[in-house]
Amino acid sequence: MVVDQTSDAGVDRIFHALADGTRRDILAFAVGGRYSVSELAKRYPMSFAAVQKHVAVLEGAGLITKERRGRERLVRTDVDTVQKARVLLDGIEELWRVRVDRIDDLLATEKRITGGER
Amino acid sequence: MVVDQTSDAGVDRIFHALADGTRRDILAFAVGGRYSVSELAKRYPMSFAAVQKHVAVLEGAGLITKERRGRERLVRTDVDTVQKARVLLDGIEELWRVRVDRIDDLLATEKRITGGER
DNA sequence: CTGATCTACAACCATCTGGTTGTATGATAG
DNA sequence: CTATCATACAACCAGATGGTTGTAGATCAG
Repeated sequence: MVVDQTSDAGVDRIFHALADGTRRDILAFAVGGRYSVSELAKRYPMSFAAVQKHVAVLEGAGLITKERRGRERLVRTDVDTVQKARVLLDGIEELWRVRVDRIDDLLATEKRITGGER
Repeated sequence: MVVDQTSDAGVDRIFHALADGTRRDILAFAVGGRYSVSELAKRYPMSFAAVQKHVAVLEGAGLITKERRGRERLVRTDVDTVQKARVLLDGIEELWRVRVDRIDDLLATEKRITGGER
């Protein structure tokens, strides 16, 4: 499946996929290697089909890729997409730092105009 | 409202709140200062009540805080919670780096055992 | 070939989501 | 006091979500 992660809808899909504990666990687990859907399903107290759906959501968001090996589908975390989400959050934090710097500048300017304290 | 962002449910709430373009926009906008809900609502093509709900979701996730000023409620982004989400994604990327390093080690060991190429 | 395993997918269901409108309350302006 | 503004919240609705069971196709083991 080809996935667009750059559009707004793509970002929606990424964060929505991350908004579930089971999916975050699959993501963190499958970053350590390749696992079949069955192997993943054994780790959770729900049906195979439910895990399969979670995997589909992760794949739809581009957070994992599937590779065929015989009758199995090996799941692997796509760290690039995780990074994409992380960078978006970095951007917000950066906006905040810029704002704080700007406030510091204003305060400094104010000080100069009023003569400062020395 | 007091919010738990550390539990699994708390993390769910954070990422779910981030999985909507309007909410991400509010978050990025309100990192630049304090804005009343009405001021925020003017920026989006939907009812005041709809924006109010988005703000409530962000507040429930701990991504914003509200401060009372007269009849207004001033919304401000809580960068600490944004950072918390970012750190979680950092963790996954870190797992990946650890794994890659381990593979490199294995390959290096393999080389030594088989004699390597020099 | 036959049976077992892995995956895919449809149908169903309760609950949640994201929007709407309408009503109520509190604070400000005149 | 009255009217207006900012907010809160309930009720409602269509569609999505997260689980279930059941069925069917592909591949592997013997």
